[in-house]
Amino acid sequence: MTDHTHSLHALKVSCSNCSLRELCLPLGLNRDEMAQLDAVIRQSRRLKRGEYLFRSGEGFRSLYAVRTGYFKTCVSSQDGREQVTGFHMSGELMGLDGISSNLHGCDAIALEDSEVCELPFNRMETLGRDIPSLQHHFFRLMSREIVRDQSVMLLLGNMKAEERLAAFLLNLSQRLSARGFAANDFILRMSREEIGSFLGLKLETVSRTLSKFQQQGWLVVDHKHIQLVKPEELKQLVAGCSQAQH
Amino acid sequence: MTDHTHSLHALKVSCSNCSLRELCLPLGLNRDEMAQLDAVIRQSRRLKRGEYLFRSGEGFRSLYAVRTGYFKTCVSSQDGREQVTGFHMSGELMGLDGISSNLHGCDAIALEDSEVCELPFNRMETLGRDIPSLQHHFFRLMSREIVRDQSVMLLLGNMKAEERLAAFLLNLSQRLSARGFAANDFILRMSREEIGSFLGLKLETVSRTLSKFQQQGWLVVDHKHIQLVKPEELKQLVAGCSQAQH
DNA sequence: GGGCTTGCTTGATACGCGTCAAAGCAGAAA
DNA sequence: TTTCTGCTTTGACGCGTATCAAGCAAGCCC
Repeated sequence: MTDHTHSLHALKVSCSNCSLRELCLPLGLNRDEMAQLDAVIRQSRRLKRGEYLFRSGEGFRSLYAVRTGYFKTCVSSQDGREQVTGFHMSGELMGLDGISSNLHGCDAIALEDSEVCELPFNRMETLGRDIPSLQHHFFRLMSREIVRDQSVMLLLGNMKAEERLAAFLLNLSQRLSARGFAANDFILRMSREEIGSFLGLKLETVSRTLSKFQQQGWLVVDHKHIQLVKPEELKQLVAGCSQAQH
Repeated sequence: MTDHTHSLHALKVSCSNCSLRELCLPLGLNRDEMAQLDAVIRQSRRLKRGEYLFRSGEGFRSLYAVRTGYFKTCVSSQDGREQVTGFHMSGELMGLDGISSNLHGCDAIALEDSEVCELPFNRMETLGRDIPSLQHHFFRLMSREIVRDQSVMLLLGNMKAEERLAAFLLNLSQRLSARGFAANDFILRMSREEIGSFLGLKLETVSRTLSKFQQQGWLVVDHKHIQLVKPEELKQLVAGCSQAQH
């Protein structure tokens, strides 16, 4: 491994499990383009658990891609209610909401010791003009975020507590398995309160619903350790209320 | 007026109130760039009330900008629950969620006789490489959509029925007044059920809450005609739960 | 170890909104 | 005009989740 630990190129090679695969692999860049990209990516930044990557209202300069670790993003109302807008694991991008106003629109907080790549947006934008596939990739990433937000709206607007939690667990399971981790045996990185905030529920409801799932034998809860015993049952629960496929 | 009624350029000149102002004005394009843009914009399309502009699952080719009229976009679950994800008036863009998968991710339906401009995405993307301010503008538009979605999440996740409806009415009021219409006297283009779907409420709750506001003398409801009598009271209601400004 | 903090679980109760039902009203069609 | 149809309003009631409160387990510092 070279000293280019901060480059996407190096990441692609060095870090097959926890890397920016989704961010860099589908591009199909040639060697020269890859070098250009490398030149723009800033050294990665490490954060301790609980540390803010950025705060709502701060000046926006860069997007951040999670290399390792786990983040939440959230918006706060004036009277202090907090809405978690997403949980982000390796390969996922944060900060897209800052482009519109040149100010970050949410807080990003590490849920465990983490590492991110900084992508200075201006330079990525410029680079996009020279590398069409890069430009297209950024449009796709932003669009994917919009699609994700729409499905969260469906969840918050239409689903009951059990459906929300089942959808949440299955989504987590699917993302973890896409990264090479076990799909049915994982550790929750966030508290019950943070799950509740994301799902529009109170922490007690999250706790009760997990207990209910456990009583039915669908999963085993041991604090933050979750084992999905009958994921099919959870899938059936969300089947009706999840977004229709066409 | 020329026969270029389909061009953004023409719109800019011809249609100061109901146009794509937000879409085209901030660009600061020169005459040549404007001509390039004109060449890409397709003839505008007219839709009758209730007609679909596109459907979830259809192939994605173009974005659509509302010239006149009014649209809703919505996603549906397999068992038929419908979540309205937004209402769109003149100058606003629809279809951004289709970029990620090359399939439209929601339905777009005209709520009254309407007219849209079709923007073929591939050609806009190509043009963006030659006109940096255009590229940047598209990034900003997509980011703005993400910011909007986040505030909807805050609404659906944290607010009570009264707060949701007040926030909805004030948002509508603000957007109308930005387009030169009266801020405190307007016609709702959508049904109670559609408002409810957007706000995560049932139509009866929407109706009851409107009645409650009327009883308190904050507004006058006459079917679809709304007059805000004391908008300050509504503002105070949402002040605490709206997103904090930094 | 003892005492503290923090996060989680569980129960009892309250309340907001959903559900069901009936009736009113306006616009479209005949 | 009359009838029909879709949308809205309003009331009564019930369910689901929030709220309040108590107790428990794990981790941490003294």
